[in-house]
Amino acid sequence: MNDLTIGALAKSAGVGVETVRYYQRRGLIPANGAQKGAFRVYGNHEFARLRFIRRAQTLGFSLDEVSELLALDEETDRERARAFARAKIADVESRIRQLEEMRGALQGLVTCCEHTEAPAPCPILHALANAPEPPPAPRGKTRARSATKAP
Amino acid sequence: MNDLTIGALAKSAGVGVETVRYYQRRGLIPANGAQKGAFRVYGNHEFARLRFIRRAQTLGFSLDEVSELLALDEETDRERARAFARAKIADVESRIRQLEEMRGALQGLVTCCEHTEAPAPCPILHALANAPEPPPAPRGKTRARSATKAP
DNA sequence: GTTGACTCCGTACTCGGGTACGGGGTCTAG
DNA sequence: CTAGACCCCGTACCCGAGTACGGAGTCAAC
Repeated sequence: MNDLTIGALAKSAGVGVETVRYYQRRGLIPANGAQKGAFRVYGNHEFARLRFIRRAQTLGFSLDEVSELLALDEETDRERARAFARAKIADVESRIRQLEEMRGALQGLVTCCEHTEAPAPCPILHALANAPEPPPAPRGKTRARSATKAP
Repeated sequence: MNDLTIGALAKSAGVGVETVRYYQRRGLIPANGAQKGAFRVYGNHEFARLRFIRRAQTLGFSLDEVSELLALDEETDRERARAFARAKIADVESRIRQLEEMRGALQGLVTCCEHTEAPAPCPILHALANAPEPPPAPRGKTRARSATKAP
């Protein structure tokens, strides 16, 4: 598992070469390292980092967060690691709740539509057209929306 | 609610002027329409569309999907509207399941970390470092990832 | 000693949903 | 009549996580 070229490293970790290079640019993988001839070589350390990054991603961490996790020390930063994980759980749960609201609303519309007889207009489209109130913050990560400019 | 300028329309719908213009560029709102002097004026029709769009967004539809929904007819396209809604429910549910997996894994790590005594290395960081296997499709919307190029 | 596969590096593009900016025109109140 | 607010239009930029491309260099095998 030593002296891999970037291509071999990428392959063994199941990512693309460009992805490895991208992680280097972001400082997630040290970009210096040993050279063999004109090409860089990679070993266990880099392979482990790559796995770390990908595992953390599947847990929902962004690459910025992964940087912070990578900077933690297994021995001395347990509290911080736990705090990170708890914060991420809260984040994930709030996204779940959002999606559950959507599902509930959609389900309601579909059920309603199934119970309505033919000569009425489609309740789904009707509900969309005659919405009650578009509540304050509809899109994305709760970013402020200025109706007109408020300096 | 008639003869609004773009700014008044945007404000009354709770969006930014640039957003309205963006929807016009995407064809979600007809860009022609009446002029009053040099400025376009908007009325109930445009206001209703704006509400439709925003309500559909909160239900999880993308703007491309909103276009399709807008093209449906309340009288004759009930089947199609229902199919759209059902597909979106399935989509939302699969995203929920993904997030629930994340939550479960994170919860497991935190619980484990809380039950481990001090002089051991942090189980969370340890688990990330010594991951079992990064399973096939980790990121985003299941996009194919080519380890090396496969033409 | 040449072919073909690979690496290095920089830059630019992708997607989605907007936001920001800038120059010029217009409308309205004082 | 002029100031200030607003509109029009085009273009460029933002985020996040990569992907794509192109030219030049290099390495290993035949």
